[in-house]
Amino acid sequence: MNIATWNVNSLSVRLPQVLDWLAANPTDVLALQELKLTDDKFPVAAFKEAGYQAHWFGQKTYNGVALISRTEGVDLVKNIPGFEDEMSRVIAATYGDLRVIGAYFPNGQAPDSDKFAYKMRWLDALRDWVKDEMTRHPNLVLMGDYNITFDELDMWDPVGLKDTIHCTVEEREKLQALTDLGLTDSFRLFEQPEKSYSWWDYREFGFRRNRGLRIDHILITPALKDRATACVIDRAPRKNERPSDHAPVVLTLGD
DNA sequence: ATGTCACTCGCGGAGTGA
Repeated sequence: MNIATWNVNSLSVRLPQVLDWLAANPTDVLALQELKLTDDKFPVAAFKEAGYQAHWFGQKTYNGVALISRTEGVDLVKNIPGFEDEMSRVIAATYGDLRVIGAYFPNGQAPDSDKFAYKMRWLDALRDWVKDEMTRHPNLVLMGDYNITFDELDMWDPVGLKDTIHCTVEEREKLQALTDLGLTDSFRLFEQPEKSYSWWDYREFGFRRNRGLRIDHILITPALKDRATACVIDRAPRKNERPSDHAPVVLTLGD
């Protein structure tokens, strides 16, 4: 089965691309981030017509997340329980014995900003909740736009971008707190092309020059690690006429 | 190059966020 995550940077704009991509890449569960639309504007009919179910958690202008799936999910959770948040960033559901959490992590703006402090608090709350979820769900996927790189391999310019947003020690410590729960970065389980990134700035011909970051991740529990057979970043949609700045990341699981 | 894109408010284009 295929599990995927994609920050679409406005689902209204990118819906045709998402439907095209699903038609070409049959996917069991696709997590979307940055819907940038309210719940009443979610294109549920278009997904239904394409043979997909959906759960969504929208917000005006900013954020917004969804899970698109072949079968309907149960035990739906929106945002991090117990963590007060005005922003729609997390959606979780269970498909068979698979627990899926889709998340749009805070950007953080700059290391000395209020938004960075919020990012740190949010990451602490996420860790505590995911730890709890893992006690109930041995087969768990935590995927989305993390807005954090793991290391220099995930950066097009490790020297110039050292300690900048998405690449600070503080953010990486919080990311490690997630992997310390026993979660694995599925992308690095497999041999990957050099300079693999999942996001490229729209400016400065970032994609064409492959000046990107790998900030979209699929983390998995040990039971799923045993089933993982591939994880790839699909750069094809980034070559579309009006692309998202992110590319989808796809994990393949065997039985 | 402060370089692009998507959104809001509200009807032109500045302001915000990424």
